[in-house]
Amino acid sequence: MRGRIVETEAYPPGDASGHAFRGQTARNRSLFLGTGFAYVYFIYGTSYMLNVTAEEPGIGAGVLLRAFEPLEGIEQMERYRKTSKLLDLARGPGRLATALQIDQRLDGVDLCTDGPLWLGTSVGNTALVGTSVRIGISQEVGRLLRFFEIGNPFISGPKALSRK
DNA sequence: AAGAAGATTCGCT
DNA sequence: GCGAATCTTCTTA
Repeated sequence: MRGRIVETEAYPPGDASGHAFRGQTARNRSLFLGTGFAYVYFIYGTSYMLNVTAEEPGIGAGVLLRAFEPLEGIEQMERYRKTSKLLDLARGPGRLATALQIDQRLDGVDLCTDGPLWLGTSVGNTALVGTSVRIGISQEVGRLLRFFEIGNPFISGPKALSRK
């Protein structure tokens, strides 16, 4: 399966809304591995979330992947998601993880080498990138750390947050 | 040991 | 738009 990442949120060092804020624990240890690893966790009893770690080893920080534009393996994603609506396959962080069948087994995987999950290079023409506040958090609410491709239909969240 | 909150989704109105 | 589902982790006693 393959696709384009079209929406992300940053959780930088020292951010009170980030899982690394209170230091390393059994759950968030992958966040401290260094740049380019997967941090996968389970939340709300229903959803897995995928982050890409984003700092040097020992510093906890990551980027949440919130939406994905499916390009290849769409039939497989439809099976995992139990829907055939293309726009709903990976629109939202929990859906993205479900579509790619991502769970705790992929926690800590190196995304920059060959393996079950990896990051490729940019595909196609990238439109302008907009910013907004992050979705679903209650700390550091005002920071403009959500990023999305303007106009892309595969983006999650309220429409008002995806205009610019 | 118990309780609350959480980087959400789905179904129903 | 609203509330339930569902479970892990951290906080507080």
